[in-house]
Amino acid sequence: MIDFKREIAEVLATAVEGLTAEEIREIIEIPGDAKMGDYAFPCFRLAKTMRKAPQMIAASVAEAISQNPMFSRVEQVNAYVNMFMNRGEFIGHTVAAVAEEKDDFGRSDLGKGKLAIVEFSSPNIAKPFHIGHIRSTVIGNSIYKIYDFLGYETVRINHLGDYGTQFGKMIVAYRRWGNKEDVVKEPIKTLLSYYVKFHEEAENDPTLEKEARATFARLENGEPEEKELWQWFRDESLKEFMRVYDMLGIEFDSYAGESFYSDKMQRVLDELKEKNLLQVSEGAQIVDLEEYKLPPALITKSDGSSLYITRDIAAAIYRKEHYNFDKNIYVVASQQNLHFQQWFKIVELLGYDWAKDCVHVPFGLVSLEDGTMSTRHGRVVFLEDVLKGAVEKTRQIIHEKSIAKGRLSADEMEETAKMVGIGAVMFNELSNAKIKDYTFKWDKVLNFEGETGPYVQYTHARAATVLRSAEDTLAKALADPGAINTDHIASDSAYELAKLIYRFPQVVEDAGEKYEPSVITRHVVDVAQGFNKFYHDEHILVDDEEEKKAKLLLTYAAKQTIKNGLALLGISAPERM
RNA sequence: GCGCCAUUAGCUCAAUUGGAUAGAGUGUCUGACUACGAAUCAGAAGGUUGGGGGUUCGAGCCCCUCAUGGCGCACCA
Repeated sequence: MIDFKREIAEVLATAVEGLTAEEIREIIEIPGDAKMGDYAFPCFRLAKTMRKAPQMIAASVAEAISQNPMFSRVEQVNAYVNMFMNRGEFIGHTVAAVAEEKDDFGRSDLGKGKLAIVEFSSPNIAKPFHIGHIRSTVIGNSIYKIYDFLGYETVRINHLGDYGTQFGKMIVAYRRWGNKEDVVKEPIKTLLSYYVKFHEEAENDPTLEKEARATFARLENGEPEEKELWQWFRDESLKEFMRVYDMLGIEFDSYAGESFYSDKMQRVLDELKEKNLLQVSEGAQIVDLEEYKLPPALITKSDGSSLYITRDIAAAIYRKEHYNFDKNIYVVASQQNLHFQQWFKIVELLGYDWAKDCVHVPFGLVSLEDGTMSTRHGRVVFLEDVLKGAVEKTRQIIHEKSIAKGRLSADEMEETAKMVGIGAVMFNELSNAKIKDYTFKWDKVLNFEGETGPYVQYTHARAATVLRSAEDTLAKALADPGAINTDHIASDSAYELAKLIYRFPQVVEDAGEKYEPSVITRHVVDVAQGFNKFYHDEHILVDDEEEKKAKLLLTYAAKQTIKNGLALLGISAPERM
């Protein structure tokens, strides 16, 4: 793709004193109101160096570049130089780029030769996969896809919560009150009930806690009986998690959870000692971080056992040595902000320069209308139920609309209902800046109108239908995309759409830089809105073959951009719905 | 008590990283299916950007301060 901003900057550089083209490029902006121009150059900061009023500078710059063939019109308004592009070249170039790159439109080689690890989802074994887990899972998945698209080699890690005293408790509870069939039938719910019962009983029987710690110690020492039970719990839980991941279309490259690092922590302790970072305080070992305005980090408990900060450090060292990452991304709730700050600092103090490559990507809290989620109190919404509910609602709508109108056969319904229903939930999750807290509401998730996943998918399906009904003409247009007559797609609504499509690769880059999938979500909505407006303003399947070719190519480009955007969110784009 | 984050239209959120008259969706009201899909589109109404100071040509965005809400701050993860 041509970088039009850069081209404009180079033209401006000939008319401006004291700034390089690169600096000018940074200053050029896109006016909020398209009536003011396609690009604008504010001249305020030139006033000092050029020692003239900014309006005067703008006027002379506008005058100097007005004859350049790149522009159809150049205006000076106050201190701004407003530039209107010659639409033909811009539209033709954009549409041709999409036609050539197709599924790769927006892809870049920014991360070529680099490796990015994305750790996300990471549920706790034997606990329910609830609506709160959707955030790390869906956001992390999208960040992985974005980095992949930016050319990075990627590794997806599900850092399962599969270790700790809780498993001692679980084993004790299972031995006292459990039975095998129940666990096999409904692993999570059954195991959770044991866990809850353990806590109830432990209130009256303090020996239980002691027994649990001893049992966990046996597990840590690799006693076969405990190991076998633990492995079994883990396998059964994972089976259930996999069902949700399959529904979401999410995969991982590694399920190395906390247990995987249990034998890699001693080394961290040794290194901390070696660097004189450990201090004893109230019987526990800590790293004092006061110098860095952070509270002390607790490394080992007073009974000598380890804590998860040590596991995280061990995991990071392992990942550096095993994968040699250039970026190590953790998609973990904002509650853990301090935890990450502390251990990133400790890794730095250990002398590892790759500490700077570790990134915590935080996100806000999900609560329910009746308060914070609480598994123990039954205040929990299972993710699987939400996904199933969304699919069910989609089935109803498909009956009303698509089947009744003959768009879809009954056979196609199930697959489409999944695409749209689950897409709706994921899209909703990825719509807002991830740092925002939100309250889960069924009617919000099940709203399919306005800025929603189904709206975008609908737009995609609608464009697909148009293209399908003129396949021959489209094939000709795609065979030689440079040959279309852009005059037919130079109207305001067509041009606005082309501008949105053109911007897509930059949007992907921004999303990657900010670790913020919602940037893409919003842009995809913009493209859909732009296409719908174009669709309503103009008739695409006209008789004139040349005009039809041009309009189909723009439709194709819009559809492809929506598809690529949705793909980066982990959402599929149906041809019909 | 200390630290981090949030606060923008009735509601849910944007705002190209300091730029022009702060924009969408939703809800309310109004209009458009005999041209390619009404899960759509067009229009109306809706704002002292939590309050107060400051920085400058210019602040929703930066600084100070206060308020409200959320999260965190030593043996859970």
